[in-house]
Amino acid sequence: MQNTGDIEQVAAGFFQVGLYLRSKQWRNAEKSGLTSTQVSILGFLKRRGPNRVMALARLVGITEATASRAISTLQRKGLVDKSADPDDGRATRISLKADGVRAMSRQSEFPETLLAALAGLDPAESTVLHRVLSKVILHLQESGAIEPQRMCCTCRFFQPYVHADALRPHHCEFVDAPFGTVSLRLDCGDHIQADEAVRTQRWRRFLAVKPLEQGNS
Amino acid sequence: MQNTGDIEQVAAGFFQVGLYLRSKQWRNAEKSGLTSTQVSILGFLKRRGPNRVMALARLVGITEATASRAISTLQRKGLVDKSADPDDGRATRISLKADGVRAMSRQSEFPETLLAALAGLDPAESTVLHRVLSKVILHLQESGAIEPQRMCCTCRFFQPYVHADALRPHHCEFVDAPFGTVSLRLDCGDHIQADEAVRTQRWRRFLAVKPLEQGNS
DNA sequence: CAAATATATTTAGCTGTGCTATATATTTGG
DNA sequence: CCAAATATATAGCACAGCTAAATATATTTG
Repeated sequence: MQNTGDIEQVAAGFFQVGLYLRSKQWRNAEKSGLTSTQVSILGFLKRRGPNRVMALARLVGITEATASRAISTLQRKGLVDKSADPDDGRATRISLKADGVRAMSRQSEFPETLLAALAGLDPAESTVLHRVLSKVILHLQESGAIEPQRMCCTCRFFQPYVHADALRPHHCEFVDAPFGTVSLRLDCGDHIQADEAVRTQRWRRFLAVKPLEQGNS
Repeated sequence: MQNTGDIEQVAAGFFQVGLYLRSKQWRNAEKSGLTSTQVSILGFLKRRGPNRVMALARLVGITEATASRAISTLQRKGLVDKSADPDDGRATRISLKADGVRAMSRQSEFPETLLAALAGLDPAESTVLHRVLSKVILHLQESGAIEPQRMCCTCRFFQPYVHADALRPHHCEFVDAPFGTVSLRLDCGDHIQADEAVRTQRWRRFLAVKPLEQGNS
């Protein structure tokens, strides 16, 4: 294994990228007049459809009070709509308005420089990076540090390493097709959470394959 | 190469980790009322020693005005000291006070949950992650998106892949010792920037070795 | 069924970030 | 020596983030 200093270096690396994401998003905000929190909320609405205030707060990792106010600001800007939740009179249903959709398509949720940097990666590196991010996010998730994401790793349709094809070793039962590690979804619209036991078993199978044993994609 | 959707997934992964890093929860849990900006400033002071307001602002990626105020807050809390810069009467020298050092050593600059997640990585994965983070950060740096960091990749003492030992292929001329990819520094105290030409040439040599060809560490 | 409790959202009050614009020193250059 | 550049600080604005408390609706319980 590696020593603590090495791990700190890696954490520092994540932190660097994090610093960038924070500042860049604020800079993007000048164009659209949106803050990073607002962009995050719009992003989740775009990917997940209408949602309650509470759900959005948990996804973004802020309190409901803060989310409530940010959403009110978005409403004032005409980007989202509030409507009564049909299932619960206490709840509010937040949905994207046309202007909100337009605001989100005008600019990527992620800064272009980061996308460019990632696009320049070697496919084999992307594969490992995907595995690593999956592992890290799953760990954060299971520690309760972040809200569960709709990732392949926890999906009932996910069958890791069932194909001989090194390019597409995994199988998605939802679309009934094989796919590669670089295509692992971290937020998939078709995700359905698997039982704990199934999750654990599949995750073990996923981890059992050493990163360097799998083929490049 | 991979398609845009896959890259977005990876970006989303970074974003998830970024959301977590930015969220105040981990700070509240293990800390004494410091904001992430304040922790970042203290972290740079700890790793780089006394610094000017302007330098800190650039490192953290905020304006000097914001840095100035954050530093004043830290001073009020008794964690840093302001003194006149001997070389420049306009400048202020910010240094850590004993309480500041204590505050930074009491807990890691990075949340433990992230460190734990990273510690659980396979050594081969760590190696690739190190390469990837180096590449991404270098890209962000050269695009002017973030301030140049003191990383091995741009250091005059760095000699990539000069040893046969798969565990320690690189050489640091400063300490005159071989070291492995997972030990690549992203912020090294002994860093001295190399000339552009030298940097480019070494970086090419570094990239020429495919990630999967290098040994585990 | 009414009362107690739990849940979803909002509001108020606070600290602090982050910005721009401006003020105040202090170099530095012509 | 004086104008331009530089380093910092301050003021004013919008907003994030928190906790605590208010409000309205659901759910549970006696």
